[in-house]
Amino acid sequence: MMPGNSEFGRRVLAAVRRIPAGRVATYGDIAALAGKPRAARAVGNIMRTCGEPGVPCHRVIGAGGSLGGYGGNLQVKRELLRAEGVEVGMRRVRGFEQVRWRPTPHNRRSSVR
DNA sequence: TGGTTGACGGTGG
DNA sequence: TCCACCGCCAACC
Repeated sequence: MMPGNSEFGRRVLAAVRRIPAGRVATYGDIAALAGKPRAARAVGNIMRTCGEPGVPCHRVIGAGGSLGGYGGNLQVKRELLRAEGVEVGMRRVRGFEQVRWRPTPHNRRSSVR
């Protein structure tokens, strides 16, 4: 049932958990963080079955800022994002590139490169 | 073991 | 800008 049992699955959930409020990430981004940049589709599948608290699956959207899906409750997903300060249009997130979450690198020789 | 499904992504028309 | 087709992957039957 829960795909989170797999290595890939748990990594995906972990990545999604790391997304801070007010920020969003694409399925592809999560997939990349999980180690498989081409597994965006698989990530969507995992999100679909995810039912775990602490996993802000509503912060995961499609590439280009498309809302993606939310188990038929897309409206809810939209409101949730707005509540966090994310401007969401009818079909796309406004300023997507600006609210897009950037994973924090572990070691950075300089804060700014 | 094999085929189908699906909260995707990118390209082309 | 929107829609259709193809390619990728993990879960399900």
